[in-house]
Amino acid sequence: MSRTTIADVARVAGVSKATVSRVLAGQSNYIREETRQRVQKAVGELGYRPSDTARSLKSKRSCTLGVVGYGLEFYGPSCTISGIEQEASELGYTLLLHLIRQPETNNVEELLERMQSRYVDGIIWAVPEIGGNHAWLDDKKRWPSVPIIFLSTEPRPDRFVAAVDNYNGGLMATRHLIAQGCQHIGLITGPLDWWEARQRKFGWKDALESVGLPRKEGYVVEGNWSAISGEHGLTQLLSRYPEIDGVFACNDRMAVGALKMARQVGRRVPEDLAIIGYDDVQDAEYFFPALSTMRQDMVELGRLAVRKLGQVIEAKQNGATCPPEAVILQPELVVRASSLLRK
Amino acid sequence: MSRTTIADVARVAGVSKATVSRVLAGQSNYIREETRQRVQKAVGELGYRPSDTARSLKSKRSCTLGVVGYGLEFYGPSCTISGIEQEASELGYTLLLHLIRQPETNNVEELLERMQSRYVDGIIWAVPEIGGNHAWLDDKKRWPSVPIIFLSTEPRPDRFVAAVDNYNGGLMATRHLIAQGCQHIGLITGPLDWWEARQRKFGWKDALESVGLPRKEGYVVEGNWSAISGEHGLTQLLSRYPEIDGVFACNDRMAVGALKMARQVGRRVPEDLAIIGYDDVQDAEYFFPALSTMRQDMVELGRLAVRKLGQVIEAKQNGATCPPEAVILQPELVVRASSLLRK
DNA sequence: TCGATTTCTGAAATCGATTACATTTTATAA
DNA sequence: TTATAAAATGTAATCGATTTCAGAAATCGA
Repeated sequence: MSRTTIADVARVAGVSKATVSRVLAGQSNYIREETRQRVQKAVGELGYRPSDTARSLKSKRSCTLGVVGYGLEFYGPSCTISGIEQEASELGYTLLLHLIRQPETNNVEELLERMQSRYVDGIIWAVPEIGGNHAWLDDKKRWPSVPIIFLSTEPRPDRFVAAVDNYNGGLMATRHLIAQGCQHIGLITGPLDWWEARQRKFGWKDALESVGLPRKEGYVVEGNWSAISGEHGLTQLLSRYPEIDGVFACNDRMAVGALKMARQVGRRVPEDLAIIGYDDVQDAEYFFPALSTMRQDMVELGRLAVRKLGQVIEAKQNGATCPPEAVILQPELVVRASSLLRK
Repeated sequence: MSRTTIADVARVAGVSKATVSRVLAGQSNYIREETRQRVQKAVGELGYRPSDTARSLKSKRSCTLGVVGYGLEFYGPSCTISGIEQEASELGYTLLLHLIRQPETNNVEELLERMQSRYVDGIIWAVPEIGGNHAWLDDKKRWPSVPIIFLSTEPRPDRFVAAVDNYNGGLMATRHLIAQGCQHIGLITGPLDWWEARQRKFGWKDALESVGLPRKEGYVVEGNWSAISGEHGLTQLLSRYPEIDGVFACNDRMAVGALKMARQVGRRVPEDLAIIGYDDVQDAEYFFPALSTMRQDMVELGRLAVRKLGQVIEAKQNGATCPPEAVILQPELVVRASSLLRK
């Protein structure tokens, strides 16, 4: 039993396919009220629903957004995808989802082609910028003709980007520790081939410099975002510089690792050692002590990206152009016990 | 500049569209080697890629799976989607993703129709079974003609289902507490209109009954999966029955809330009170004390579902039928400090 | 060398919509 | 009552592939 088609409806309503199509298109496209009703009735009786596929083929639009994502097992990316879906849904788009396992994708072309061969109206590239994995962005020849927006990547003049201000996040986190009276503030960064990690590190650096606090070489340890790397990171920091009294861990997982290690080596948090993370993962306040952190609204980031992309798509359909733009979201300091005020 | 089409390739190669199509279809479809090469060459030069949309229209296949999901902000569902995508990708499918905000969706038809109008080859319904939100399953008239598999729902004779054995999970968690010497074991359940929550509760109940431990009415508190509800849950349990020395919280978030509350009211965990959660969320071992829990491999669940669905699709294409089946995955006990052995 | 196969290729129909263009019907003005 | 413009509908081409059917070319056995 195959789907009912527009031809079936036309037959039942006693009109041509064109008329059915016009009725369904809405708009006051020169349709007599009486005819409209006959068609509607037939549509209802047959439970007709147009084939989106056929429609896409003809119109070269699909009301679909292609999403290329990474790291869905983690909190941030999940929220981003969720936000993307929410906004897309509200705007009438469906998502074509592709997740990549290796952030250093080299089959970019293949991916873009696949989505375009499905006539997606736009693409959201939600893969963190790591090493040179976004280099293709600078090769104009490789730009797809479909609108595309990049998430969590370094803003580029000619591209649409939506990102959180990681630099400012690092700045704020570190300033908070400073305000709490920390004198020797260590840093556990994410992998430094991540753009976001570097930004947070810059923030930390500038915060220290601006108030003239010490910043020795060994104050920085590079983690890999995992909790265990946070543990190791803290161990290293403390072994090199026992005077360290504050640590900015560049994500909550590493912060939590540091928390555990601090407990293990008998440093009281926050009395001896203030710790702040980054992300504000779910239930961050239930770690012990409750984790201070930088909240970034990844759901909103996803929504923003889709909203922007929607504008670009619409503009394009009207033959207009949107000027490329970077939408930047500010993170927010969340103070909890792990960094709270010593005198 | 529009895409290059099969007609372009045909022209350049000096053959008919049919021939191009045959070459691209692979198989040894009666193509002379010389012709094949001419076509391949043209394909290469033009950078031709067939339109998946046109292809779907004609063939009524799309190499796409529709996914209806829920709760992507949470760990379990995220992993499930990730697993689905992994396996789908390996099997050559792309995903059409739709997330629902209200698990009591009433626009089931609309959703199914939308996916079918895109000729998805199969559908994965990954929405938890809550209240009567799966009642439509029992109405044969509403079954879509496309293969569909349900995740985390109660197995039904005529449907494909993939789920974790929550009953056994509850049983194992509780037995573990018993083995640790707990005599009065309370339960913080998830919302009892969730099928999964009820299953875990049954497991708890049967575990207690099978060894003749007490199971008073007030040993059960209903939470809502959130950490704060775990806090409240524990408060209630202890106020009613101070003798409680073990608690099975039906997810990690509530367990973590209980952990915090226990600390707050001065009950030592695990010495005075053993606590076990459910899910094994990321970094569960970094709570304090490290959280014992039931691990369920949601990634694998997603993969399993896709694998099964793939079989069903293939069978259908060959005119065969797969017998409906429930794929059940076993959870695994993960013992950490929060429930460890007192003598 | 010729007819019978087998291999190879092309023409045209098809999938299910949209839309440009043509045509008919209705309304309006002269 | 016409001529004419506007409204309503239909015809047929189109989107970009696949596939049936039929015809052409190559192969083969006698």
